[in-house]
Amino acid sequence: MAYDLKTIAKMTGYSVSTVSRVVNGKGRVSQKTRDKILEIVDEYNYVPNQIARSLKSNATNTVGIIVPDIREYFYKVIRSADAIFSKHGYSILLADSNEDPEKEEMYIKLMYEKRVDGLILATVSNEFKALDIFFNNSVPVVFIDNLPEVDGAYEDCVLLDNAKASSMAIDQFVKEGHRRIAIISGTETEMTGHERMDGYLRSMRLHGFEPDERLVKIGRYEEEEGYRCMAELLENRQEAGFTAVYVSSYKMSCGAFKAIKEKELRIPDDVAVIAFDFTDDTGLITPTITSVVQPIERIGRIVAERLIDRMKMAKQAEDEREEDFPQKIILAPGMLLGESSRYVK
Amino acid sequence: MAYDLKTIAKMTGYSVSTVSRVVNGKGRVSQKTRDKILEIVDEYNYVPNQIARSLKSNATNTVGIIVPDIREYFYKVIRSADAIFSKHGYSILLADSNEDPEKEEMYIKLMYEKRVDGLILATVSNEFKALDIFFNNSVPVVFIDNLPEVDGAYEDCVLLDNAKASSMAIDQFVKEGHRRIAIISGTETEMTGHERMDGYLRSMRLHGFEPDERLVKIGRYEEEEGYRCMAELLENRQEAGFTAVYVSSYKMSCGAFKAIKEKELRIPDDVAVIAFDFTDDTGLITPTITSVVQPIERIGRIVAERLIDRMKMAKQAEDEREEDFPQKIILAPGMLLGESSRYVK
DNA sequence: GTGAAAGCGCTAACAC
DNA sequence: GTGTTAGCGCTTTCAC
Repeated sequence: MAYDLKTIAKMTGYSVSTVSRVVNGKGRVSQKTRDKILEIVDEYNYVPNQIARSLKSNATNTVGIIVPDIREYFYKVIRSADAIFSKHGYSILLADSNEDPEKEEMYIKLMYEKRVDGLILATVSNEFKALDIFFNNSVPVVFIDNLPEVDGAYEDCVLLDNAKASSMAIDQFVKEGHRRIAIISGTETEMTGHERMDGYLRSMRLHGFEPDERLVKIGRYEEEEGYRCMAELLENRQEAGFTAVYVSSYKMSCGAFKAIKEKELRIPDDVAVIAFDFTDDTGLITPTITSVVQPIERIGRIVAERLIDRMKMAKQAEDEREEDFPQKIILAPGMLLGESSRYVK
Repeated sequence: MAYDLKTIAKMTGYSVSTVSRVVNGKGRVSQKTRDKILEIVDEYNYVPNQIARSLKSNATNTVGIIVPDIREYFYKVIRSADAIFSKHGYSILLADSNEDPEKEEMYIKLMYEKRVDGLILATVSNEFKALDIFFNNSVPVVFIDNLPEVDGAYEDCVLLDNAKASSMAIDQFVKEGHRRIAIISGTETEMTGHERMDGYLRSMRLHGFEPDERLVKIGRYEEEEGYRCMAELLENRQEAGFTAVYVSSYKMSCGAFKAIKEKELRIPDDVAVIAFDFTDDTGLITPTITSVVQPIERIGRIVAERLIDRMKMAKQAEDEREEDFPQKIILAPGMLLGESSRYVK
C-alpha cells in the first residue's frame, strides 16, 4: 500500500504539516528537520497523491483533448501540443469521439467531471450546448480544425485558412497553365467544406473563370467519397473539359488517386492534381504530388500556448483578471510543389 | 462557480447523502424525493466532482499510456485501445516520452502521482527501476512493443513475434526464388532488433544459407539509418551478390527506398525488398510493396483487455484475489504481398 | 520552526 | 427513507 503523509509524519516524528512543507519545499523548515524527513521520504518512496492535491487546490494540471479520429492529422497536433504542455506541467487526457456527436458530448461531460483545467476540442457537432458547463464555470476551451457557427460571435480557436488553401491551389494551377480547374470538396454543412469551396469559387472568379457546376463535386471527407467524386468527374471529362482537379482533403485524395489509376489515366498528363495535406514518406510515388499542407506543428504549438494563457488567466481572482476576448487564430497553409500539378501539352 | 452536493442539498431541502444517493442511483430514495432532487440537479446543471470521488474511492478510472513517439504506429494502437477502454469507462492519460528514458521515468512517476488505475508502457529504457512504485503498490502495468530484459522473469506484455516476422520475410523471398538475402535491422541492444536479427539468421540457416556478414546492416530505427544501411549494402552489391533485402522497420524502409532510388536501381529488378509495417494509402506506389505488418488493431485491443483484467483483479481484496501470473502475449505478424519482393531473371 | 485543525467534495457506515 | 458524520490525503491558516 502506498504511504501517505500521515504515515510518513509518524515515522519521522514530525507533524503532517511539516512533512508537507518539506515535500513541497515551501515554508520555513530547519535544515536538520528537512534532511531527516527527506531521508524517510526517499527510503519509503513516498509519492504525493495528486488527487488529494487537486481536490484541495481545485486544479488538476491536466488538459482534455477531444478529437474525432486520432488517426487523422490530429495525432501530430497532439504530439506538438504535448511538447508544450509537458514543459508547463500539464498532462493530457485524451478522447477519440469517433466522429460521433453523442460520444463527443459524453466526453465533454466526462472531461468536466474529471475537472480538466482546460479543453482542446475538434468538434464534429454544430452546437455548443454540451460545452455550457465549461463556459459557465469559465474553464477555457480552445477549438481546433473546426468552429461551430454561432451567429457572429466566436470562441477561442486555432484554424486553418481554408479559403486560402483553395486559392493557393487554384493559383498554382493557373500559374502552371491550367484554365479549366475542378474541385472535390467536403460537405457544405461542415465549416471547412464551406470555406474550401468558397475559396475555390472566389479564386476562380478572380482569375476570370465563371463557376461551372460540372467542375464541382462534393462529398464527405472519406476515401470512398473521394473515389466517387473523382470517378464522376472523369466520367464527363470530355464534356466538362477540365485539365486539373483540386482535392481538398487527404482521405479524399487517396480515393481520387485510385479512381484515376483505375481509369488508367496519367497524372498530370491526363489530369493534374493538387492534394490536401499530402506528403510522401517514401519518395516512391511518381509523379511527385503537389499539395496544400496544414502547418500541423504550429497548430499544436499555438493551441497549447493559447490554452495555457487562458488557464493562467482563469486562475487569477475574478476582480483582478484582465479583460480577455476570444481569439480567432487563423493560420496560413503551406504548399508542397510536385509534378502532379503540371500542365501537359 | 460549480455547484457542489452541499449547495444542491440546501436547495432541495434534503441532505447531502440523499442527494448523493439520487445522483448515484444507489440506496433507497422515495420516488417523490428523487424527482424533486433530479429537477434541481438538472436545473443547476450539477456535475459530480470525480476528483473527490477518486479520493474517496481510491480509483480514478483512468489509465496511463506512455509511448516513445505517438507518430509511430502507436497512435493506431491507442485508437484501438481507446475503443475498449471507453467502453469500460476508462479515460486515457497520454504521455509521449520522445524516446527519452529520463522523460519516460518522469512520466512514470507522474502517472503514479495522478493515481492511474493501470499503465501501458512502450518503454525506451532497459530497467524497471522507476516502475517500482507501480509494482510495489500493485498497480498493473502492461508493456507493449518492447520488454526490458530481467533475467528470465517477465512482466505482462503484448508483443509482436519479431523473429517470426523475419522468418516470414525470408520464407517469402525464398519462395519467390531468392537465395542471397540481406537484412537491415535495428540495434542489437533493443529487444526487437535482437529478435528480428535472430529470426533472420535462424531462418537463413533453416534454408541452408550460411550467415554472411556482408548481408547484414544494423542501425537505429530511423529513416537516415535505413538510408545509410541500404546505401552501404548497394555499395557492395556485386561482391555481396544479394538479390533481396528485408528492411525490418518502417522508418528504415522509407530511407532504404530513397537510397535505392538515388542509385537509380529498380525494385524488384535490381534489388527486391520486403518492408516492415508498410502500407500504401494511395495506391500510387509502383511497384506495390511486399511488407510484414504488425496486427496493430489487435495489439491495442488485447493490451486494453489485459490491463482491464488486471485492474479488476487489483480491486479485489488481497485474500480473495485469484492467483495471477504475468502473461507474455506474443502476436503473429501478417504479410502484405506485393511486387517488390519478386525474383527477376 | 513546528503543530493542530479546518476543509476541498464526495461516499458510506450508522443512527433514527 | 432520510440525516449525521467520519474520513479519503492533502494544503494552509493560525497559534504557539
